[in-house]
Amino acid sequence: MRRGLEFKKKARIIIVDDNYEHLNGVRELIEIESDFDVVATATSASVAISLIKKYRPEIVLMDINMPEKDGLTAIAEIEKLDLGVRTIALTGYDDPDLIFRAMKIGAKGYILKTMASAQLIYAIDEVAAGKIYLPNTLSSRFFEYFQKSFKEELQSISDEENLLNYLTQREEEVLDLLTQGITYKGVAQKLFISETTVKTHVNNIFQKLQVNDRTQAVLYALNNGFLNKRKVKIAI
Amino acid sequence: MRRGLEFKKKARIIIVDDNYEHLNGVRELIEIESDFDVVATATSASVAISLIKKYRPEIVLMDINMPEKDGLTAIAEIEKLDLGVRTIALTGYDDPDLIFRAMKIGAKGYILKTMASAQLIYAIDEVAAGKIYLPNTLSSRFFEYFQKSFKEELQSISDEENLLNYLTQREEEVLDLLTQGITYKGVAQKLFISETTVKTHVNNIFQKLQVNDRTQAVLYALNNGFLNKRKVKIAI
DNA sequence: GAAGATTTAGACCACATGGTCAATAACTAA
DNA sequence: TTAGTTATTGACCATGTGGTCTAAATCTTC
Repeated sequence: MRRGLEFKKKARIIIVDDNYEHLNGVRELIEIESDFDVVATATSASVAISLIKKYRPEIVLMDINMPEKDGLTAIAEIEKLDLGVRTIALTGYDDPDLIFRAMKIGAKGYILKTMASAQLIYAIDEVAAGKIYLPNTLSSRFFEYFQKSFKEELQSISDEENLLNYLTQREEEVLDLLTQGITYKGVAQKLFISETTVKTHVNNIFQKLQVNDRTQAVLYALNNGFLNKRKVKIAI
Repeated sequence: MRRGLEFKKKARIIIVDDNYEHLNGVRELIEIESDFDVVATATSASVAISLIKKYRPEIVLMDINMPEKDGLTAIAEIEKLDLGVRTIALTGYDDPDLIFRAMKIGAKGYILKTMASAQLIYAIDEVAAGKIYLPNTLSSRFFEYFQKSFKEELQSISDEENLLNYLTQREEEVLDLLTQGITYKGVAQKLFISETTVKTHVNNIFQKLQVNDRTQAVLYALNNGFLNKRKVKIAI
């Protein structure tokens, strides 16, 4: 255990949990089973934030399920401070949406309260060593959720129902400029054609996309992967 | 090993790799070290796809680094077929961008060629059992990349430089309706105020966002996290 | 209670936008 | 070669949009 940390100074930890009993349980566990240094504890997110500013710990163990200011928002705030503090989310639920949001806002680890104590120590070890750690079961859940959301996104885009596919090349060029907030006059200049021509194209675009004005056209384009079309093709 | 699969039928596998030697290496490995059934192999992505349609394997081992049609595009196509085929990416590089893109398009696992053979078998086991599997080292890389991209996205948004923050509540409501492509008249009806009032609000919005028309305003709103604001506040 | 911000509203004007009809040139594809 | 699609342009008109100025009612905040 504690691989590669033998010669480093002990990682300093702050524990945040509104459940006082559980807070002390975790504290004792860490003090007995590891040689990390619990420098402070808090039972609310707002107190935690000021303690973090004061003590500048390496690690924060943050309970996610708290009243008033919830743990996720707290993690987001801590990340925003940009103090290099690494936060591990601690919760009773393995809800993939929770896991996803936690990782999204910058949590460096996510541990269930029901997991073995060794797992917690190991997670802290890893995170203290600069890694991001998710237990296999949770990372599996995360990826399922991650892929599901992307799949839905792709499906909604690459449909044959996508009216954008009916646009001609020139119309796409015009729409592209519209999605940059350019006027008739501007488009005409950029494409070296008359303003009237642009209007014709724009009207045809409206017909094909079944909308009444540029704003709706731009929104349709954006919501149906107009920009992505190129990006996805090139980037995937 | 092979936990929980004792009574299921052997998973059928197709291996795809343009390197013939490596292909056979992997094949032998699987045939010797596991009891999976390698039903076919292919040295190109296009051949692989037709084989997959024919054999309907449970698992596909796909080399990512291939000429012509590359492995990632192939995985995307396989996913689009929606045959329930589960693909594991196989490559020499642990480039986080590659890992990210592979998982994004639906790969159920990602293994390095340099990894121990036991690791490969284990990965197939897990994926065959319906899980998504990434070795810890790779999942760590994935998450770093994942968080970095989100951090950049958030930073560009949550700036104090975000002109959206200067909008009053009412102006936000109006802008919200504009981002749905609604006209003056429509907004007036929705908010139970006169059209003139809407125009006043809209003009103020333009001033504050430093734009000249609704399209630009909508684009500014969308590019600077206007929709996210609520979602993030409420949903995170 | 006074100062300030916010929300409401009208009037007036210039111009951008959207709708429709017609017509030519060019480049496919049958 | 012919029919069809695409790209181009003009004219005309109704209306939506954006700019500016003024002003009252309401709500905060000190």
